[in-house]
Amino acid sequence: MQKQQYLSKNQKIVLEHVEKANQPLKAYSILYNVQKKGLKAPLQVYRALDKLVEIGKIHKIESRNAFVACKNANCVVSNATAFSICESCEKVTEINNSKLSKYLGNFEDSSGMKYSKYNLEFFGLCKKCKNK
Amino acid sequence: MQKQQYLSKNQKIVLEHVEKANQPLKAYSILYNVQKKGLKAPLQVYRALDKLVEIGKIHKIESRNAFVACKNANCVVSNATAFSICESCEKVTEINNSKLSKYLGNFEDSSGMKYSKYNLEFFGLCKKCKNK
DNA sequence: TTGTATATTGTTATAATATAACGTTATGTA
DNA sequence: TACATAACGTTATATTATAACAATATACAA
Repeated sequence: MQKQQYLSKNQKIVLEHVEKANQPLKAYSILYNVQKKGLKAPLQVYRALDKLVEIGKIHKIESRNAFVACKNANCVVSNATAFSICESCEKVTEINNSKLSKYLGNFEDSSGMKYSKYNLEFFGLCKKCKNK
Repeated sequence: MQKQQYLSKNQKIVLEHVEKANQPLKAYSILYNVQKKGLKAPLQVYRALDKLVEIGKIHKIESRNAFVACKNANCVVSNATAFSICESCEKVTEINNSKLSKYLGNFEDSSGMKYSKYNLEFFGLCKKCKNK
């Protein structure tokens, strides 16, 4: 069987919902909102999310247990993710900085371990919240 | 009231247990193992962990929902953490690389956001697992 | 040393997040 | 067609984490 080319029904439903949001969504909030479309159980959402994360269409914000759609045109860097998170309003933005990704993509430490993947989360106050 | 100088009873118990482990521990595994010392409920463990994370004695491995003791002598960089995680044996190591921490500590992107904290998790295969 | 504020504790209940296990249906391709 | 893999649907349950409340301990200023 070929590597999957098209998204399945549930995967499409979940992805469309997450893409419409402009903030990270929790799995159970997704579930609640796609129930009208036929997804009734947590597992249906989690399975779709798992696959979408695997192929890079969606990223998980680990510190928040939440999911955002990838904003990078073609999601080529799904194994190399960086986010900025405002600790006040919880706004999350995917960082797309070629210098940073180059630096981290080539990073090696003394352990002899070669890294195939990374996830970086920056925290602080966004412009708006800083000026309050 | 002064900034806390000494750890409380529960905080000491939890920290000592986490420090003895050479791998990240789950909260409920900690709970199970400190029950003989009087901590009976999850909240007692979570509260101690929260405080210990706050003061930098313990770090949370977000992608694993697990906790490790800080290995940096004086835990000065508790708001700037980096870990390597082997996806096969789950061994986790805290990365202590001044170039990396300098680079990330000074990182600014175009959003105008200044970061006060970051957490970075690298994934790959450790030396041992790579040679299998 | 007494009052006051804050931190920590103990406890029960419950919320939120995620997966196991089972059988079925769909899809790609040899 | 037959086979393998992926996705689906469903029920139950595991795992992770917090709410809410009352009590006790600690630091320090008046």
